[in-house]
Amino acid sequence: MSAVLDKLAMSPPARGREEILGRLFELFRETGYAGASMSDIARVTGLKAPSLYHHFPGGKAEMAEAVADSAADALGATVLAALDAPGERSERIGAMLDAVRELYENGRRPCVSASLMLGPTPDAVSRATGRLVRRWIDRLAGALVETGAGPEAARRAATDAIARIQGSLIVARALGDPTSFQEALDAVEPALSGT
Amino acid sequence: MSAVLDKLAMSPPARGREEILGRLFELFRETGYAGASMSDIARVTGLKAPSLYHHFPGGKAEMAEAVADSAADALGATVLAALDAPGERSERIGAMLDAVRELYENGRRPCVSASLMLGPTPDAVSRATGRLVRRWIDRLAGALVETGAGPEAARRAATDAIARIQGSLIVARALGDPTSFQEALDAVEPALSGT
DNA sequence: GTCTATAGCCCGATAGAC
DNA sequence: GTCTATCGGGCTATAGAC
Repeated sequence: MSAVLDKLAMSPPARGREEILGRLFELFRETGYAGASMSDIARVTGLKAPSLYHHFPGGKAEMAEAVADSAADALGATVLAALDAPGERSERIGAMLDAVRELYENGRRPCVSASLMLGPTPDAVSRATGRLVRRWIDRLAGALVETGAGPEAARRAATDAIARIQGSLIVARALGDPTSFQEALDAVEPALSGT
Repeated sequence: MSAVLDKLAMSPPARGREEILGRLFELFRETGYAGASMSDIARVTGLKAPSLYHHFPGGKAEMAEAVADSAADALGATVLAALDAPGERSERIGAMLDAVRELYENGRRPCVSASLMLGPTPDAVSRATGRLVRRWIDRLAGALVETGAGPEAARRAATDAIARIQGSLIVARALGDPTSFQEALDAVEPALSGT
């Protein structure tokens, strides 16, 4: 298992739903839904199965759903919030991309939504992931329109930027080298600024 | 399970390693490694577990490894072969992108390498996937250099194009709409032509 | 080269004590 | 809110007949 997860497994048990959720976030991020077993979950949280069912009566599916929702919250609080700051387009885009760099730790960590999307996943998780992506595209396109872009060009540019970010994370993981992520963000910045 | 896999499950049993491999390719593409159980594998191939162990003594791990290798073969025979055709850069890029469209069925089907990469996967599978991506980048960058690009710019452009393709597949899947894939290919074409 | 039958394990999940 | 103990079942894998 990954270094991040090993570290969690060594830590004292998680206290309270929020801390459990944070650890589940890291687990599903690395393994996806099918790849996370209940014993993995017990390992990273430091809790036994019955305690986990106390917090998430719906079991693994409810945990994944909660993680998908928390991913949407995290995106909103960081990446989307950066788009709302007042200022020029270039500042808002720059702030969003800084938040993206932090979210994915400069390309060294996968996207939890992408991990949860692959393979057989509970319907609620797929729907939450779709909503998250749609919201990101809409808010980014909205910021471009507010700063002078046409609606259709803005939608395309926003979708392309998010695809580049997600794709570069995959390439970075395949190559075992985060450079492609960093280069992708450097390429996305001027592309969004000049739409 | 997906329509593609249901259809395979209804078909007569697979005959010979090659046909089995083709069906495993489609299964792992949809479910990833951890998401595919032996009973899923038995279902789509029409064979019982002992027959599958006859062809793949190493079990599920060996099957996934064989699929990862066959993905590299398929990429070479279609996408990379298109890059080798004689002609102008624009023709070779266009031919590659047509092969990509076909490989991913215009954005309606996931990339088997990306599916196999996520989550806990046998080491040999991760390594095969890394080799495939590296080879794609190198061959695409090579074609750009042959037609006049500088080596470093070519490497960046090739990496970015592949990231856009992969990312747009993810976005397409999240949105349940292949449009983002089609638009990504339309954007990649001029980006590669003018490097 | 396919099958039936089965091994042994770990899966997700629960009862009930504290 | 955590645990020990345990359930039924599906998991990967194999023995051995045909």
